[in-house]
Amino acid sequence: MTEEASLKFHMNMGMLINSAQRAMTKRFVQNATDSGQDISLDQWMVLGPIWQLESASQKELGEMCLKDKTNITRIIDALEQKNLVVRVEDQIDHRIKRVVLTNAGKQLFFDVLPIMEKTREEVRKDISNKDIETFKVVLSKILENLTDAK
Amino acid sequence: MTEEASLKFHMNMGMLINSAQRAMTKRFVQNATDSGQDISLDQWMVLGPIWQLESASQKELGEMCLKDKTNITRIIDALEQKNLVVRVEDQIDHRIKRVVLTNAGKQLFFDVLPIMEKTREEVRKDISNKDIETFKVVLSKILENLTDAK
DNA sequence: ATACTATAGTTGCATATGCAACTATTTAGA
DNA sequence: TCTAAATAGTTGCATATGCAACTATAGTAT
Repeated sequence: MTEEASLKFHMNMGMLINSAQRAMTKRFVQNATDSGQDISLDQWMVLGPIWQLESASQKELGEMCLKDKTNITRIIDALEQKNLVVRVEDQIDHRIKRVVLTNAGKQLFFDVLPIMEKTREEVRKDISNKDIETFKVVLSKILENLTDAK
Repeated sequence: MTEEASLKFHMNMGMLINSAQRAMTKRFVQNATDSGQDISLDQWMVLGPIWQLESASQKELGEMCLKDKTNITRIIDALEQKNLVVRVEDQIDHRIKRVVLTNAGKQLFFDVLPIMEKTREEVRKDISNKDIETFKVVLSKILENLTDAK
């Protein structure tokens, strides 16, 4: 494969992933804004596990969301700023802060769930379940390939 | 599908795309740094078309890279800051600025090409060409689904 | 009991991103 | 010929991200 062909081929995959993610983020925000909700996709992706785990540490949230602890700190900062969550000091281990939904947070969670569902349907329209499955397998394999040790 | 199952399912796809992209970016920077090169994956993804087109406008680069013109401006700012490119005013249409590689930029381009190749091989290790093809088809379909009109 | 190591979370600095509004220039229409 | 609309690119403000270094606390070993 020539250099140019190699360049073109590689850019397609990396660029497609990059572009697809930005497009999904944009569509979610658009659907949320249309419904009067002010939340980004990444904030939503953290809010979900907070609802699900009910009293998660930031470390647990980082693991579940596959996000760096630094970024988890900042996204929780933003959710706290919007009065959707509060940080509660763990009674036993004072290093740990547990993140809990406020009433407004719970309300927004259920308000946004159908928006997430709508966005999901728009994303995967006319794509077979089989192809989605292969897609996720490839993504998981890529993640596996790039997880150290290197 | 229950709400919880729906939440879990959707997060997997969005989260996997998000994580895979960050992992790829990280690995590329790691490989570049190991070889003494100071360039990010997104800068590389713009540098490639600049080399390829030889005298592209910023608009053309945005189209080719599927990136917003705002972001193209900033990435070119960074490349300019590193003396890898220069902006040249178009002789005919003075709104247009054409982006050209400097000698250092050309040198870096060829220095980084094998790094990109190495990263590409690491990314797709043990993934069949058939699955890669399906993967790209799904990504393109997602992009198609999310391109307006909405 | 004390010192060292590890862990949870935070902050500064840097990169990437998009919306909206802006400036400068070109194009189109009256 | 002039005015309005469109286009190319830039900038402010906001969100997301990771590395490195930091603070505070817990765990381990002597």
